[in-house]
Amino acid sequence: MPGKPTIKDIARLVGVSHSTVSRALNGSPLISSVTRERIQAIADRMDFEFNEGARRLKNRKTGIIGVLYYSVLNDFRSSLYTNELFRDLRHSLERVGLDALVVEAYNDQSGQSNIARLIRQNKVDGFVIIHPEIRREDYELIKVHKLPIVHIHMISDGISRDSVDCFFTDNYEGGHLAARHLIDSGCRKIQVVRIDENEAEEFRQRTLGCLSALEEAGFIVDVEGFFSCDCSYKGGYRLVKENHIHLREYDGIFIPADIAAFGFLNALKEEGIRVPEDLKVIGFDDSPVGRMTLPSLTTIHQPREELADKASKRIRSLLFDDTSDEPIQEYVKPALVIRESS
Amino acid sequence: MPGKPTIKDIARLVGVSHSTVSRALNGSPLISSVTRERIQAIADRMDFEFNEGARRLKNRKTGIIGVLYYSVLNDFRSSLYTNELFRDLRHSLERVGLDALVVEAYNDQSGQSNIARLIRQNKVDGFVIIHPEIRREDYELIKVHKLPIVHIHMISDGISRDSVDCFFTDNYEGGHLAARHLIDSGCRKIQVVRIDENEAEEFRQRTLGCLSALEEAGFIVDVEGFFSCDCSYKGGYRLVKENHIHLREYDGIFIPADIAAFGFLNALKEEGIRVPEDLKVIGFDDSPVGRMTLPSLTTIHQPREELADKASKRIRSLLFDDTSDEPIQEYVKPALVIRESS
DNA sequence: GACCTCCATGCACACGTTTGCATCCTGCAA
DNA sequence: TTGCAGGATGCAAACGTGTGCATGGAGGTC
Repeated sequence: MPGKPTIKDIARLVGVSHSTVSRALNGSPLISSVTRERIQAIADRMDFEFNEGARRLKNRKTGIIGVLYYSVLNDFRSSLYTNELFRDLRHSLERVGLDALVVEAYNDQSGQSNIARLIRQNKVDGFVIIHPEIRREDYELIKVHKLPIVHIHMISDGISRDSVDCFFTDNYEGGHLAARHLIDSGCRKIQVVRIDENEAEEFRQRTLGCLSALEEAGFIVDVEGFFSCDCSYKGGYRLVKENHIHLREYDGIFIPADIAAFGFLNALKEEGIRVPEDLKVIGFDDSPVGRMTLPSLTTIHQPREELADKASKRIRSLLFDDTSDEPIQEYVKPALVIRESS
Repeated sequence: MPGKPTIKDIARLVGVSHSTVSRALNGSPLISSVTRERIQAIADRMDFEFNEGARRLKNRKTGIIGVLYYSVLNDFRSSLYTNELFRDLRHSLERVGLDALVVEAYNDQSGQSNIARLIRQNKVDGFVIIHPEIRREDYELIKVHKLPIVHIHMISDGISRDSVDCFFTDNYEGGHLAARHLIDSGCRKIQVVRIDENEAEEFRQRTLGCLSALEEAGFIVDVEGFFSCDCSYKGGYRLVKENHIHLREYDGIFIPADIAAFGFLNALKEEGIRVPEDLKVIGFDDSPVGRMTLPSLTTIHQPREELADKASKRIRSLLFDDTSDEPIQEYVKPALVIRESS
């Protein structure tokens, strides 16, 4: 009565041994369906939950997932969105009984990767990789130790997508949505900004999706004339400062990263270009700060919660179920969020 | 050899029983100091760490601390700073082997507080309270179940500070610093904004500290003439829109909450009031977005890491050490951060 | 020397779970 | 009838730690 119910309590009530309860609740095929259902019913009624401590002890697991994630906020580069993504990931992991541990994939002072240390000390059961700056040797090390890996958001060059578990935003579709929205809002001269972040595939997909929508609508696209900037607040800011005369020729612009769009908006204000009257602006990511800018930012929502959810469930499954090890790849659909800037 | 070392491994090496190792490493007074040191030396050499799973199992603890925290970002009210604080708290808790669980202190649909549920289901070992919207009955419930509580950042009305464990920023000192800085920067007509957030004590202290510095410097302070706004982006924004003529009389202003200062800065830009040339602005909190505004915001840094650290260590100690239960109150010093707005 | 005290240490069990192995039962073939 | 197969379930040990109780030894007193 005092404290949480255990499998033994359930066993007593059902009239079976606690082994049977354990197997039933873990989906073992050894248990007959009628017994399983009786057990499940009682467990539900009592709000039964496994004692994670005991489970981890017995399974020799820590319940901790290392998350490789570029968390440095100092320069406000691309970290705005990944911060949010990490938050959602953390919540999803919690929901499946796991904890997240931030991993800085860099050498510490000793010159040794702390990924090696984490593995050596059995600190983590597996990894979720958000940002791609992981060194080849660390990656191999994880593989050698047979720890599961799930990728979200980006993927390192040189790793074949088909051979790993990964969940991504459909960036192409997102770019397409963005262009469609500008067209539907009446824009006739649309500009696309190219993000020069190591030629990252995700940004390229956004631009390509955008172009396809423009072409479908019969727009003539001057690919050579594209602006470009890096994925940062200052990148967007400078873009305006260096091109503001040229910018007045356009009535709509797609900036495939919110963080750059923020700098862009602020610079426009300083130049006296009105948004959305003179120029409609749409970003990409749906960073929460987008609600706070003036005007607030129309953008493409990345399905963070969904990505986080899928990744969490997948890694849980890789850890506990001995299913076939066929890797899974999945693209998740983004969504348009209309605010004041368009 | 394979896997992490356990207390039994250490026991074998030292030539004692694992009980002795357990006691030694937990600081039990039963162990002689010479034995303790031998054990400690070996433990250090092997990078020994306790198996948290086993520990939690044995101690009937979950290792999870419920954090009451107003996490809703929708309206961007005061949540900007508390979000950062929570992040730091999470990291500190991790460092002492604990996990944080966000607790929304509101009734869920059933009308029942989920604090009651968490306690009933033994989901948490204790609470850290960041924001003060906790209902009397929930508070009593925690007390009745003898779960430890540590307060940071704010405290509910009707709870006596002396009777609880709490760690706060020295808000008075912070306000003092802010005013000193404006004076030292050459301001001669300084305005102070009062934040009307339920007359919260923390804001009042900031204002008071500011006033004392002004008076010390021989300024004549027109308390009646103070502006006031609520603790939100829009609050600061409106403040300008409704008082911009009046504002031109001043050359320095202290806005005791960054979030309001952000709205304030944006509105100033629209009104053509230059910062810092016409008006120097200083905020309070050191929210990270302050680096991103134009101009970036001079502010008072709240010692979040330190508050988080102290709170984490304290709750750990309340959980595991059976020290005397004298509650601890501590005020931590803030620091001035100079950026472009002053 | 016998007795007692006090301090340091060991023994053994418990925490809740998983799992290899043993056991039991039912049904079917010989 | 016996034997056997196979499915369902129970038994018991193990994971690493904490702790009440027993034990052993050193030192002191009479």
